[in-house]
Amino acid sequence: MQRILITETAKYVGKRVKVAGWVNSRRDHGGIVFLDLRDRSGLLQVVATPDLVKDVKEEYVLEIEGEAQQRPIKMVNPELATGQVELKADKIEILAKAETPSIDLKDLKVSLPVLLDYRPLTLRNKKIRAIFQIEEEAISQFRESLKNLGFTEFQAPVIVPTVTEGGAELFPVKYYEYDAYLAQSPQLYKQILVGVFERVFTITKVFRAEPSVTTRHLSEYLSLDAEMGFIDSWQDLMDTCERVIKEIFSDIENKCQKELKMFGVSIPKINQKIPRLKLREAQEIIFQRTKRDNRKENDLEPEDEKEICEYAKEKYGSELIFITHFPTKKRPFYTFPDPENPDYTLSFDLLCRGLEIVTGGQRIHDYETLLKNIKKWQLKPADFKFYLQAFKYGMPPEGGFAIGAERLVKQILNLENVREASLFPRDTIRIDQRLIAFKTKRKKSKK
RNA sequence: GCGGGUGUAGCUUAGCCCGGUUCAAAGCGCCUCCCUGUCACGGAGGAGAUCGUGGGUUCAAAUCCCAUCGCCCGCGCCA
Repeated sequence: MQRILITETAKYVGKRVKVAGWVNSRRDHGGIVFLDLRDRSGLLQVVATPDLVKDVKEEYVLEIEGEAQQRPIKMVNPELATGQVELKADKIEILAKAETPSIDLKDLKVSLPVLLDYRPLTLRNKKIRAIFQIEEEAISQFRESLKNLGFTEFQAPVIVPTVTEGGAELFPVKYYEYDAYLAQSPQLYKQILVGVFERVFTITKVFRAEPSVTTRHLSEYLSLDAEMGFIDSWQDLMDTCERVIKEIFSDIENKCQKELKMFGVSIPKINQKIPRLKLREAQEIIFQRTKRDNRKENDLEPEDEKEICEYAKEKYGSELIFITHFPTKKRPFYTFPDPENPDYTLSFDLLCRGLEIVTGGQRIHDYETLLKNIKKWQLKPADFKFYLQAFKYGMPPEGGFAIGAERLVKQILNLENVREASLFPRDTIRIDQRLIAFKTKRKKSKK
C-alpha cells in the first residue's frame, strides 16, 4: 500500500489509507486514544484502540493504516487543516522509537541557548519550522526575481587567498602549506563575473570573524548577492534592489499568510516608493528629532537606525528607507565616489524596521582609478592582481547589493535575535553546540 | 574589549530587596492509576533540585559579601 500525505486524507474518505509520520501528541482516554500524527504536510488526528498504541509516545515514528473517516459534525476541529477528517487506525507499525524530549515541543517556551542546544529537536516545532519556510520563500523569490531580470546565478568560492577588501575580520584556514581564509563576501567574484555575464547573482554563505555578541550578528550568514553592469546611474541599483525586495515581500505575503499569522506580524509596509536619504540628511533629521548630535559620524548607530526608520514610517508610511552617500573613508576601496563630492560615495544601505538588511553601491570600474585606490587604502596591488584583470581588460559601469538573508527574515517576523533565523547559527561561542563543551578553547596568546 | 543583568527540578519561573514556620514552591513534562470523543483532553496520586562553583560573614545563607565560571542584553567592532 502506497503512503499518502496527511493533507491528502480528505480525498480518501471511506477508503483505506496508509500514512506515516511522527507522533505530535497523544491523548489517552482509557478506552480510546487519539494521536496527532505529523508529516511534512501537516497534522492528522488518528483514533486508535489502546492495545494498538500501547507503548507509543511523542515523537515515535509510525506507519499507520486504517480507514479515513469524516468526523461527526460536533467533533470537527476548525483549528486543524485536516479537522474535518480523522484516521481510524487498525494497523500500526513503529518505524522508530523516541526518547521523551527534554522540552515541550508543542508549546516551545525555552530560552535561546536551550532552543539552540536542542536544535535538531526544536526545529520540529511548527512555529520554528515556519521561520525557515519564510526564509526558503525569500531565497527562492530572490532567485526568481533576478532571473526574470536577466541575471545569471553563479556559485561563489568560499576559500579565498590572502587578499581582503579590508574591514571585517577573516577566519583563517590551513590550506596545504599555505594560509587561506573563509570568504567574508563574494564581492570580488561577482564583480569579475559582471565582466562575463553582465548581470549575476549568488546565494552564498559568508563568514565574519567579528567579536560581535549582539542580536544581529552571525559568524556565518547567508548573503543574497547581486551585481549588474551597464548601469546608467547608481540609482539603477537601488531601483533593482527595491524591486527585488518588494517582490520578495509580496511573494511571502501571498504564500505565507499562515506563517506570518503565527508570529502575529505582517509584511513591512512600503508606500509606493522606498524613501531615499543621504546619510548627512538623516543625521540632521535625527538631530532635529532627538537632539542627539551624530552629524559628524561616518555611520548610523543602532539607535539612529531605529530613529530614522521611525521617521520614514511617520513621514512616508514606509517601514524601509535607503540611506545613501556614506563617507568614502568608511567604505571599501572599490566604492564609487560621488562626482559632486568625492568625500562621499555612491553607496547605500537599506534599513528595515530599524535594522540594516542590505548594503550596496556603485563600484569603480576604471582600472587605473581602482589601482590608485588600492594603494590609497594601504592594500597591496599584488594581492589584487587576479581581481584587477577583470578591469584591466574592460569593465562596464557597474554596481550591486547584498541582502543579509537572516536579518531579512528577522525583520519580517520581528524576531528578537538573528540566531533564531539561522538553522544552525555560528557565533563566538557556538558551532552547533556550545564550544566550551568541547574543552578545546585556545589559550589567549600573550601580546 | 567595555557596561548592565542573570544563574533555583528535564523546561519555564516564584522565593532573594526586609537572612530563621519554604533547607525550597508553581506550571509544563515524567511515572502509576482512572477515563470511548479529545484535539496543548481531563481527574487522582507520586518521583524529581546538594538553589552555577569556591570561599567568607552569621547561632542560622537560595537570600548578605568576595572571587570564579556560564549565559543574556546593550555598546564597541561590524553587515
